[in-house]
Amino acid sequence: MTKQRLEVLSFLANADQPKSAKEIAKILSKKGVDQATVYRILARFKEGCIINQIDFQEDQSYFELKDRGDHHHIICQECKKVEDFKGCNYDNLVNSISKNKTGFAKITGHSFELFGICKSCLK
Amino acid sequence: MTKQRLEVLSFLANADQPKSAKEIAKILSKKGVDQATVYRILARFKEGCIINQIDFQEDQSYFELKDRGDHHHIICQECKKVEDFKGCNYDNLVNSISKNKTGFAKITGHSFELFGICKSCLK
DNA sequence: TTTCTTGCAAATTTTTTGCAACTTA
DNA sequence: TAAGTTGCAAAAAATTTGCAAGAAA
Repeated sequence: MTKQRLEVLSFLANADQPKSAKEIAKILSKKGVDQATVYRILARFKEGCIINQIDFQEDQSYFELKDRGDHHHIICQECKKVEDFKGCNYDNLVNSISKNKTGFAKITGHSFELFGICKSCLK
Repeated sequence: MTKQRLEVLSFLANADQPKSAKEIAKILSKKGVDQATVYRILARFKEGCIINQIDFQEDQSYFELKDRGDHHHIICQECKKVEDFKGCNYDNLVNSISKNKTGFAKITGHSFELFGICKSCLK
């Protein structure tokens, strides 16, 4: 565990929403962490299942700490505001789907995001 | 409707799984379609809701025709094989979530993909 | 000390842009 | 013809790599 890794962890721990690699690199460069290092750390953390990659259909990936628990996101397509939501029991759904899939041995993960327009942007 | 757009539509219509921009550009370049044109067409089609963008947590986006109906994907994390699945009624879920979200005026779309290991890769 | 990680710089890869020429409706 | 699209080449953005120096266990 290095200083640079702790910086990435700390940044993500304090984030209230998923952060892009670019943004993490930009912020941490102020603390002397190189962008190549940030990309390498994110790749390792993802392999090690410490962080989740979140896709907002934007050609850019976002990351958040896995230990924030099972939840998903609603993102505003205008202003990109992100809200979390929980309490959906679709794990049952995943289970029933996984029982019916003959081609797959197991399901290890899933993504589930909603896209919409937030009230401020609706005007 | 131009020749180039028809090429993109035709390519996606014949695809059995979502295709990346890079792959579309690569294949269509053999027919003289420029990569810049492919990216522009994909952007327009996405705006116009003719295609869907699918994210496989890979730093690369995939696209498929919207008219293939409501379905989602299971992707094998080893060999990247993709299988479709349908018949999950989680639109109810989306509706109930959307009723409870005070910050959002409406939900316009969603993503839902499963990740797993296919039987061939399990060995 | 031994292994793994970092910074730096450069290279790749992916996506976007400007603009003149060309199509489409 | 008028509006919008394309190809080309170049630029910009995003990510990855090689390698010597440095930090961690």
